[in-house]
Amino acid sequence: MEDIRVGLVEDNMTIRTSLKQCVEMTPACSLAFAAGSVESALDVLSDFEFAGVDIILLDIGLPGMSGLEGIPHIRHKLPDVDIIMLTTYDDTERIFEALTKGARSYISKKTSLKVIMDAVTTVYRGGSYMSPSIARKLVDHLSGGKKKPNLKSLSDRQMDIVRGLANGLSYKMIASQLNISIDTVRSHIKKIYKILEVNSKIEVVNMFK
Amino acid sequence: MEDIRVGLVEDNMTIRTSLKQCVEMTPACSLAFAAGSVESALDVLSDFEFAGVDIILLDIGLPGMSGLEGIPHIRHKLPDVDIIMLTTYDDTERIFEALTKGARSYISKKTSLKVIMDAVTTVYRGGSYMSPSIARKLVDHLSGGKKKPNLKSLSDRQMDIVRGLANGLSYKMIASQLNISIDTVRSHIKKIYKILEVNSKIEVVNMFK
DNA sequence: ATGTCAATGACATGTTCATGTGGTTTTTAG
DNA sequence: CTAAAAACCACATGAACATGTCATTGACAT
Repeated sequence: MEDIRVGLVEDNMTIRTSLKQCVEMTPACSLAFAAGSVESALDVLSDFEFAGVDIILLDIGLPGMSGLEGIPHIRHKLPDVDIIMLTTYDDTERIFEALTKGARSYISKKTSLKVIMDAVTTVYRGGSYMSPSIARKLVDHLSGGKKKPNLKSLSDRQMDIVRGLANGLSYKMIASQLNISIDTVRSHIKKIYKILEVNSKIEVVNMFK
Repeated sequence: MEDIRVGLVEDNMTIRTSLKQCVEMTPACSLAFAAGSVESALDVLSDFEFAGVDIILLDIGLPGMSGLEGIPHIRHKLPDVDIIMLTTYDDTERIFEALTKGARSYISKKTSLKVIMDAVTTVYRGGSYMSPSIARKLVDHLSGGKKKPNLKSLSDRQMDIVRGLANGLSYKMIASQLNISIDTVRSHIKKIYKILEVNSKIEVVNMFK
């Protein structure tokens, strides 16, 4: 029988209590700790020999250090713990920040307790659960973020130049790489700048990265 | 009562038949079409006045044009259709390619028919469903892909400078933006170069983008 | 055939950058 | 309190870059 040790970091007592009860009522889970802030959670985790935590449900809106700020601290102390963000905020910025900082899942607080516990076991088994609306934001970001409209109007040769710039090469290096004169590189870049309406290498690179 | 019109593109007859039955047995759904390849699906979609499709379940391993290649074609004809990839492949490359090309969800074929149909309604309502293992790969990619080990050793002020560089600003512009002398900007950048072991603006920008 | 356009190249001028070697003043940590 | 770290500033030099104008070639379309 698996025993998933779950930690809670949530300042709202009402929610914390119901989560606590829910964890204790789930056969596969047991409560490792319940804290009201990242600071006190870190205390619990370091003070004495700790039994271990598999999953931490972490709120974002916490007094003191925010959940977002807390992620690296927790992961530093417990590199193997899986963090599930449990929050009312669903703006793309926060979602991405949490996930890039190492959270495994991001769940809306509106989600039913049952689904939250399902997410816990899912994450414990090496998966990840996303609320549909969160998942959609992720997906939209992927499909929307990859567009590079201006770039389409560059010729093949111009793209060669851009690739060189993107790799941090100097004009001279691009010239020798493409076996052309440095003045030709200049000519190309002048045209590229006009097409893309920019006036520095970095802006060009930014445009297609 | 909502009526979600579902299209199928799947060459394996066995799977296609069971999906077809499943769609027809779901009250909220009806079958818009069932094709064995992207090519024939596109035919169906363009030949005559078509009733409309809300969701397309799209296989990747198709004869002729692959599902991946098919995504842009389908979206070109039906910009508002939501595409759900339904596939046995779960490598990160394919997942990302599908999602960046505009697929809304990516589901393993091992998933039960019930969950697949749940995903259809979820997507129809503006969400996105990911198999836990797929979601995990996405998340891992985010947290793994965004690592910038060298950058951590930069001070706040140095980060201000880096942000300026990343936005394509010149030293002069950074200086006025931060209300410091251009020589101070130079000093900072010299240190940044040493810390990051690079020697051009572009390499710095590349490092944290 | 003729004109447009991409690719090539040269020359010139002023600007910005990379890099060095000095400093001073805050902040921060021991 | 003191030493180190971070932030601030100045001056100097050669390299790289941004930008302009002009010219040649070959491909492709009208």
